[in-house]
Amino acid sequence: MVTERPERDQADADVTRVDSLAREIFAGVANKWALLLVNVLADRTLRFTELQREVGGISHKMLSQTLRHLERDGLVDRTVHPEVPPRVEYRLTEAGEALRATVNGMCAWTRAHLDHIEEARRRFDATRD
Amino acid sequence: MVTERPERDQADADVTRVDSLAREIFAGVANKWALLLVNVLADRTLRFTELQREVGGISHKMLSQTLRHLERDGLVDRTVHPEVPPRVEYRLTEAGEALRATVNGMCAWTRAHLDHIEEARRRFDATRD
DNA sequence: CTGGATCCCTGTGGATACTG
DNA sequence: CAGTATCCACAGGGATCCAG
Repeated sequence: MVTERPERDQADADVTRVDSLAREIFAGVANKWALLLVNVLADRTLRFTELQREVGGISHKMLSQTLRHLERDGLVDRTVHPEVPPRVEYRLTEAGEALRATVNGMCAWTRAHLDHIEEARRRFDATRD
Repeated sequence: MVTERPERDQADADVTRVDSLAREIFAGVANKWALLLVNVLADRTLRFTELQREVGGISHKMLSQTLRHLERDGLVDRTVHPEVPPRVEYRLTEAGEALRATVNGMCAWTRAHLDHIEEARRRFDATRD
């Protein structure tokens, strides 16, 4: 784990900076559905309906919307098979897989701190009655 | 439990699963402002106003709201100095720093793929006259 | 300076129906 | 099956004012 303290490099600022392209892309990717989709697509190919089932709780609309966004940014490849009934398959691109690595980190983090967070919430809420 | 795909490790499913605590926490953390705040607090202590300046574009309300959320989940420590005028300092806890590591990954990813994404968007938009 | 409370508007996102 | 389109409710989030 990276605990050492580099003088804050310019790189961070680039992403944090308002109105920059980096900031816009970061914001676009830093949302629940996008991250869950990327996570669920871990090096496998899934169809529209399968995705909806895998990512529980996502609406039809949000799925198609988020997928188009990911596709536009080149994180997801969309392959249409000219059949009847139609079959469309989604899979992560190189860039998508790279992002998934860090998303995986967030999932691991969530799991690892579940108890800690639950406890923290209890303490916090206790001091507010 | 629940996953009809044994080959995918259970760990991922835990976070993806709807209605689970993990999912709720993941969703809470997977948002623009929370991640930007965690990122900007990289092992240093900042005050309310400083935070607002560092994270450009965040409103007063969202800052205080997100900070309270992070504090409740035990990701941020809030220290009030009994002075006049009041001084309140925020810094990441252990858990917060751990999360920041992965957020850092997302920032790095964003920077690394800026050109790739810009290009992908151009191509995508081109096919949508 | 810190931050709560309010007003208010826009965008997000759900449900449903309709095409290919 | 794979979407797109429409309607609509509600919450996210900005601006402002107030208080400790």
